Amino acid sequence: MSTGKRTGRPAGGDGNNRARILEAAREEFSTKGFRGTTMRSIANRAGFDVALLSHYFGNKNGLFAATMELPEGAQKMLTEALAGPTATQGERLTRSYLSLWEDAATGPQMQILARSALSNEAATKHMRAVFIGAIAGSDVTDLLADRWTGLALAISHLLGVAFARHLIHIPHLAESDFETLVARTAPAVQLHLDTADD
Amino acid sequence: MSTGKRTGRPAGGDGNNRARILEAAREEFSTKGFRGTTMRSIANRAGFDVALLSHYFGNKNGLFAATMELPEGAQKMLTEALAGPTATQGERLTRSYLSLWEDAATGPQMQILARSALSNEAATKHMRAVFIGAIAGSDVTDLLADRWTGLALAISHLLGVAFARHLIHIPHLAESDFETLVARTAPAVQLHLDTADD
DNA sequence: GTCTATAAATAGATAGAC
DNA sequence: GTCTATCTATTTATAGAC
Repeated sequence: MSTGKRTGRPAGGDGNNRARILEAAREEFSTKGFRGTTMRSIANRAGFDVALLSHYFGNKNGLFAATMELPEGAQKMLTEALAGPTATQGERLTRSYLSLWEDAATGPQMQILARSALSNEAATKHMRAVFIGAIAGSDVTDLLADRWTGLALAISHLLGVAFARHLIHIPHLAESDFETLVARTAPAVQLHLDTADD
Repeated sequence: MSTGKRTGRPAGGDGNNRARILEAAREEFSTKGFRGTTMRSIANRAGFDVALLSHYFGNKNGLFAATMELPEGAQKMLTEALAGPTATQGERLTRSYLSLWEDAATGPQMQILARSALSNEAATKHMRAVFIGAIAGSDVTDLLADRWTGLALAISHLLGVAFARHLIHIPHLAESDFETLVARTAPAVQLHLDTADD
């Protein structure tokens, strides 16, 4: 026996157990924050033993860092939104930013970032980077030379809307459909992007 | 002995030890969130023993609830800001809301609310209440009959700006002085308040 | 690769002395 | 009113069996 071909699910790591743990971790972190989630609750949700998490990610911090990583292109998406015609910058930035929160693939990470940025020093730094750094380091720098404050205000607005919709669940924002949300938010964002510093 | 008049600081609670504990608790909660702060760290900061906190506030939740309470008139201030002439509603709302964060007396509570609203169910409810309820229940209801979405967006914006300035410390917003911040933010807020639903 | 067992630290809460 | 001492529960992390 045991020389025959193996059947069913591979015994050992079939390669995506790691991914399953990550997914479970994201769900926990995104709803309860860093301190609020325990290794056990993650392991439980993923259907593995606690010890396995340490085995894969070293410790809680390592696992947390892994969950915070945004998919390739998420940041790029924001910078590209700014690259087009200035008249519709606001609408494009609004749409791309808010869709990061809407999308099932990136939404949890945004929530993790948001929730833990407020109770975890490392996450705060990371958020600041995603927030501004992604754009500051790009080739739209010229385009925004005298509009940094406006850009900061624009993104602050989008952050606030995302918080209100996805985290605090403010009545009129939580239920509205995505397109009307974009339509209502974009003009204010555009206004900020149109305003030069001092 | 011991019949003479007592001197120096009264042995027992001189009445404001409770207040000192509350203040220490606010500082801890406002920087580390609910789960992130320990009874011990609060006691330490206040210069008392841990056991005293339970003695005064029952348990951690009781202490937390006590720290969340906003001073009288804080909510009233927001509703009053909306009551005046519509043309300058945006500026008044912006100024009063952001000053809640700026003020040394109310700032910590706002930070507590914000930080813990994202990792504590009770705090989320409380924040939703402060956020909307305070206004919804007031006598400006008529004034805003068809502008609830706009109001929600306006406050979301202010929330985002406050987060960016006080919590995440985004460059151009964290350092700017209060008046310019108000001047730059208010137009977008006004825009939202001017927009009727559908 | 996965789990059992357990170490070691830290938390919230209480009883009781002064 | 305040502190000492301690209980109990929970958590992260690791060592090692299978």
